Amino acid sequence: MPTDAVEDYLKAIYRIESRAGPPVSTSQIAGALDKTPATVTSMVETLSERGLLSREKYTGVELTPAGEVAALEVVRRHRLIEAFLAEQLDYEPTEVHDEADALEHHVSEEFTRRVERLLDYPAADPHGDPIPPADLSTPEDAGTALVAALAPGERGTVARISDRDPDVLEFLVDAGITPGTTVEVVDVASFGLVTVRTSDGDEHGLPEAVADRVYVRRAAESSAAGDGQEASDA
Amino acid sequence: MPTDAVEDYLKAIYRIESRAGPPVSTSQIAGALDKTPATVTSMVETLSERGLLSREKYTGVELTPAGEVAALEVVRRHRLIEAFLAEQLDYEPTEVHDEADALEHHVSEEFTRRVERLLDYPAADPHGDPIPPADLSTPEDAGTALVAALAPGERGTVARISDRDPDVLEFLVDAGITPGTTVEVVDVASFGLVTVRTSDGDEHGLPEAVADRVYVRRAAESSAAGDGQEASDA
DNA sequence: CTATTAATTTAGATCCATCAAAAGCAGGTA
DNA sequence: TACCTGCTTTTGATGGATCTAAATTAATAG
Repeated sequence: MPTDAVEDYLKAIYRIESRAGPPVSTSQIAGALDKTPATVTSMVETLSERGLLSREKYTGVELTPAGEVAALEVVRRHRLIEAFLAEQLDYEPTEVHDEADALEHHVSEEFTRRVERLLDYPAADPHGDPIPPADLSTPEDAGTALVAALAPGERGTVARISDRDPDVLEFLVDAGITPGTTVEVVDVASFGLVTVRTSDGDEHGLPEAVADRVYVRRAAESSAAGDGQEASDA
Repeated sequence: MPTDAVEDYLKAIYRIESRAGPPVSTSQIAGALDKTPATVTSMVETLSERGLLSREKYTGVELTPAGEVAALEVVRRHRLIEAFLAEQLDYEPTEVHDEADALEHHVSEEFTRRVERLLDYPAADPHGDPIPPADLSTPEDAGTALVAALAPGERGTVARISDRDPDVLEFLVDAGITPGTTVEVVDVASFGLVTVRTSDGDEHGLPEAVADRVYVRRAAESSAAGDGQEASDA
């Protein structure tokens, strides 16, 4: 019933909410979907009339429970398709995103379930993002942004990589930084450059735009001098 | 670049042309796509402006070479997806059509090629319809409508079954009439009922609407009393 | 040759998603 | 307080696909 556009908006809002939290502004959505702010305003208006968003003018929107369910369905289809493309059709992780974006709106529930079974109920897509199960429970688990989670000297495991920008992805894959990799933050420069050491001892300088897309779980460690502070969210 | 609707029209016109030949009338298209005649008129107008159809008002349309290429691309994707659904995801042949109709507009050329390779370059979809190869050569081969091809007493091999109506398909599958099956026409009643005998000796009465969807190739035989007349088309 | 009929086309309208340009609001600064 | 400045919203318009109702054309039966 929802159109492709509606699903795209819900998915984008979901993403932004789970990174930056509500309220989600018109310009954030416009940026994510490459639409003009005017277009976004009119769309969020209809979405909130349909009960998928709660909206406060000039402030922003937030998914309602119904909206979140709808968004999770799209996210589930998207990630399952990505996993399918990588595992069955030998796509590179950097190539799956666009194809999944196109297909996610047109696969049936039946198809989704069959793919899920074929892949034996995978937990995550090729970027490490968790795949919501059919009942749409366990909204997420995620991991925390690299710089927020790890102080210099601390180590962690890469949980996932944001899949928005193919170039960033490729950069990281080339650097050997993929889900499951252990990384140690060596230094965070004032101008945003994050230097990390991978398990094989190589050091890589990650520009801010790249580092922001790496999500990690802290290694439960002992020796380092980090404080116990972790980013938390409701 | 072509929209979903454009592809649907081209595919429908292609189908009708390859069964009944041009010109294809407004009402034939309207019937096939479940649209009003007025809608079809305006669409074929834009399609012929784009050089995909040649059109004569009040008479009908015919695919141009460019239109036929575009139509074959859609048909290729459709049938490949059907084959994929049946072979990889264990769909029943009766279930693949609708899913393929939705997906066919949104898979990339890359995806299509990868699926084709995964299935090892299949020649036909689950209904027996030939899959055009990537170069879009060999337009078709098909087979001939049951009653046109076989006089009572003659035998032939089922080449394919039209995949438009799931109920009809199911009926035929239940009767054991699927691509590859040998059938003998026992009788054609004046009111349209066609009685056939399958290889295992069972006889089935096929209503006209069902028989029209079975396409066969005549067995090169000797004993029977049939005349040498075959349906021919350019 | 005319009148009826069936199909086709035209005319006019709607809905959805989108945009550009203009107007409005809100928060910070002097 | 009064004023910028940067978002956001409003306004008005467009293109694509569709429909209903009315007008037109082609084919056929007298």
